[in-house]
Amino acid sequence: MSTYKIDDVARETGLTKRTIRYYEEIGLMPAPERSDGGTRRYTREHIDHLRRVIDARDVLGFSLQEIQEYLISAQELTGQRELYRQIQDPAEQLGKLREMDVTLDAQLRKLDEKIGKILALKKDLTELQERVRGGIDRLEPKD
Amino acid sequence: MSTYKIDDVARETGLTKRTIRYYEEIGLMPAPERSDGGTRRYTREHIDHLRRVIDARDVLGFSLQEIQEYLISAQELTGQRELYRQIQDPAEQLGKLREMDVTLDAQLRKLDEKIGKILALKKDLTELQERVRGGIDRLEPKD
DNA sequence: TCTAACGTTGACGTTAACGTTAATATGTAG
DNA sequence: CTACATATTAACGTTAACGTCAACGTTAGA
Repeated sequence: MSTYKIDDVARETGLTKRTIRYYEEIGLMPAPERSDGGTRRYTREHIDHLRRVIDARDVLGFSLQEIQEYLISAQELTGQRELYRQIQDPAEQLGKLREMDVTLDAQLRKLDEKIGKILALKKDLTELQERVRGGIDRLEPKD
Repeated sequence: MSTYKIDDVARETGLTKRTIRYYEEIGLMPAPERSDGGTRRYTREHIDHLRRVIDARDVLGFSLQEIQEYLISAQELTGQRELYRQIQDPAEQLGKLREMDVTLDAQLRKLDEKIGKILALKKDLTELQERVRGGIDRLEPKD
């Protein structure tokens, strides 16, 4: 399994090395394995993970804390399915899943709200553009 | 023309008084008229203006500096409109309108890009939720 | 007219999200 | 094995976006 040094990750993600370590520090990224000397060895999954974080940060304008809530629910099912399987008590499993369901509902509602407001803004701009284009049509030399 | 005190504006917008003064300080809002004693007297336009700022901040996740740029281009548009009316030469009018059309195109593309990425994220979350709900179904006591 | 409620301007405090620097250890090309 | 680029932690610095407090002036109602 090939690994990446922090500088490789920085180049691929566009983040600085400081930011990458910071995201690990605040729990936004799983801590990678270390070499004998203590050097971080990242995998491709770390890079994919960071890509999602960057998207949520830039596109949605989420705070890192909000991103954390989103990632926690994503991790608990996909990445750490093993940990989930170690929960023996089915009742506990069920509780965990229901908790995730509620969290996801909230996140999805947030997204819908955002989309709705952006669409409203888009409608305003589109209407203005239509008026502008009407003006252009009226002024353009017709043949 | 009826005016509003800062506390009224705060209540209507949900911003704090400190934030309102701060937005004026950094040029995010036109400075309102003052009473003889120096008390700020806001108009409805100030409130409408703040609403847009809040939307851009919360919905689009823009930094205050980005909002400033956005507002400037919005102002340019209205400025272009006023300018447009004063133009006598139809050829010049046509040029102005085409300029506005280009500006609007750029803004609309930005919004589309955001919507696209939000929809991608929404798809991810929805799929995750489906898997979670599948797990719940499997664990739930069946009768 | 008096006074309580509200407004004003500094000015310093706070938190998130990193940047920067220093002192030191590690990885690697020759 | 040496040298040099790159890594590590620790700690203090910085910027945006406000919060909070003090000291003081203004407004509005009884």
